[in-house]
Amino acid sequence: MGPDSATAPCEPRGDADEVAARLRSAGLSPTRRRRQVLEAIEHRQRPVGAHELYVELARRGHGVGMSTVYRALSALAEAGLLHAFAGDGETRYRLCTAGRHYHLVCRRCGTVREYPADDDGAWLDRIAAEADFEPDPRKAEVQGVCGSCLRADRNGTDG
Amino acid sequence: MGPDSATAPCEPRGDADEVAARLRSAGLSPTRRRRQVLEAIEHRQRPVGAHELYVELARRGHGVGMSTVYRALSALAEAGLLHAFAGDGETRYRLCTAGRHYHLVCRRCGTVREYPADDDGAWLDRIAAEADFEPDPRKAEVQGVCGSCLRADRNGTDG
DNA sequence: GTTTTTGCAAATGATTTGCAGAGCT
DNA sequence: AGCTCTGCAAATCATTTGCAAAAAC
Repeated sequence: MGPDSATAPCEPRGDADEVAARLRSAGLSPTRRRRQVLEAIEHRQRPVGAHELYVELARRGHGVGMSTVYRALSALAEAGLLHAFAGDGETRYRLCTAGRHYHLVCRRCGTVREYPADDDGAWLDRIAAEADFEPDPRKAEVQGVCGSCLRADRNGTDG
Repeated sequence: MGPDSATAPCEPRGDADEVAARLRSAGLSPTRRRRQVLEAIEHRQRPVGAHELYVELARRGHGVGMSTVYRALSALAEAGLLHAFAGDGETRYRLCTAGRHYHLVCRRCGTVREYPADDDGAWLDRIAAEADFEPDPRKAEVQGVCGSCLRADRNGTDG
């Protein structure tokens, strides 16, 4: 099918099995493309768009079609393995871990950090109580500027 | 220009002046189209997309072009009068008031409520301190289910 | 009268879809 | 064999842009 399919029927080296297992427990069949997408995305700090990921996969020698990239990203996001960030015209995706957390998005460098939802006196629970609203911890985004960018700004301004 | 332009050079009745003033203080010239857009959007509970707004304006007898709607929405959002919600393929806009607040988005009915950012023990400030991150209160979104929808669900399930 | 805004139509860009072939069970 | 996944090309949908007429200051 793709240029890399000649390598082996499937490449079971490294933590490929772990990735496959993760797909399975999310309720998805661990197809080669989905594994490649998840492997390509999982160590990134900032959300990746479909086209950028397509290029990255090509660079890795995986000849994945554009529509397959879109389909894989949607499937992974719907299964809860990725979080989708809309804005700037395209949707970008980032790994989303299991625990209760929300997302700190740096508008300067684009990095997204997961912040544990309970390290702050259960803020989300207070919303539930005080605002008559049941928040979904993993669907909360806070935009701002991360510490590194703040300090970079200051240095740029001062000196 | 439009079918309504024959009515009067400008329609200074009601709180049209107030809307114009709001545009001015946001740094925008209060053109007829911008006023019409702001008037059409400001009492809505849930964010409105460009096309929906276009239809609404047509219904009100304002023959506004599609690109003007887009331009007006972008201008108002950039000026801070509206908040833009991306997702589901299109960008939707909602009035955004002056105070420190974040947005509670009901995934069931789509309603967005502004929640004062200080009613919760300055949660955002704690993030700033604990997470090395400078949050922008007005760019924070929490998704979840609002009280009305929760109760509607329960009623639907029980009886 | 000059500058800004608007409308239209065409262009762009992201994403989806139809469909036939490939891959896995 | 049967069902899902994939790739390609075409279709779709939201949004942007070029440009000339219209409106505002």
